[in-house]
Amino acid sequence: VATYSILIDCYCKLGKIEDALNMFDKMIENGISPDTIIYTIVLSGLCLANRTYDAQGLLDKMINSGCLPDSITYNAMLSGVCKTGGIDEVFGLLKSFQDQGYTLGIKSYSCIIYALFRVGRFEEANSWFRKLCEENITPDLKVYTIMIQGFTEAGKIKDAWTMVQEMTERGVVPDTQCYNALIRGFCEMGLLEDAQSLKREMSENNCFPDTCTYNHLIYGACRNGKVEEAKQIFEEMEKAGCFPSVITFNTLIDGLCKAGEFEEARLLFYKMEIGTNPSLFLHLSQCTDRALDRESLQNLIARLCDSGLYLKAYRILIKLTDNCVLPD
RNA sequence: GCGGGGGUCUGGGU
Repeated sequence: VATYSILIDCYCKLGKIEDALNMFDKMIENGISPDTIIYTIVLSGLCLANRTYDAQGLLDKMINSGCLPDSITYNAMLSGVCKTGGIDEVFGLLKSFQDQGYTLGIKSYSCIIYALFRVGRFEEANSWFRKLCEENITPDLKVYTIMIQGFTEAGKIKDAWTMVQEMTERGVVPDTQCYNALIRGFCEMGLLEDAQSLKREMSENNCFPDTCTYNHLIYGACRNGKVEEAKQIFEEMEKAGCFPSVITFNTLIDGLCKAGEFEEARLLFYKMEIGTNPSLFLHLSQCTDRALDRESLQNLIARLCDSGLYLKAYRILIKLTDNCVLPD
């Protein structure tokens, strides 16, 4: 079962839920009976694929077959519904779980608070947060991040800051993701300066801006009519050795188009194509007489290695990655 | 000792 669990979990996380389900069926056909863990894996896979209804069906099936869900199973189900479902559904589910003996832990609270913020009920989110504290559960970095993000999205910058302060007073150290949530909020409100200074602050605290950080900043600049700034951030990002993702390109291309800079957008589009195609990149950068296709590039590398020129082969690969071109 | 649960990013006639 453990082996199947690893594989099925892998399929689920790659978004290949159908393959996961097939393998699950096959496993049962082979006479291996599923345990709580593997049920939980498939259940959370279904939730990830936005199939919470099927996930609930699986939960029922699991119980009917005499396999008892544990707190992790319940949490997985709860989180699925919290992310996509309506709030009534969340509380309905919660009630039925509690009737089955489920008690709330830090992760359950996180999910519920997340769900409340999602539908804009931040007052209630806040009171659930206080409830958590009263239960002598120590709030951790993730709940704080949810609170901070929730408040900033609701435009409640002050409340968000109160959370930041409370968090630091308690000795909880923010990570990149936590900063990102705040930066996002600032960007959405047009507080680009504050967002930038947060970015600087995070570097001082050993948290390094990642692709997502830059995406937020670029998005913020674009949405506030500062496309030039967005372009600068993009360049800075590359200099910092941070790989632009598809999202980065889309964000900036969209911003450029909306600002009427169609030519720039086109250039960026080419750059994006080059970035996903190592051979094309080499062709352009080395002015080789012929464009290598993927295969001949691979052959080239292989030949160099065969003849002991590892260093040279390695250099080519490094050159690619240095220029944000990821070899396949 | 091995497998499962909570937080951050773009666009698409709404």
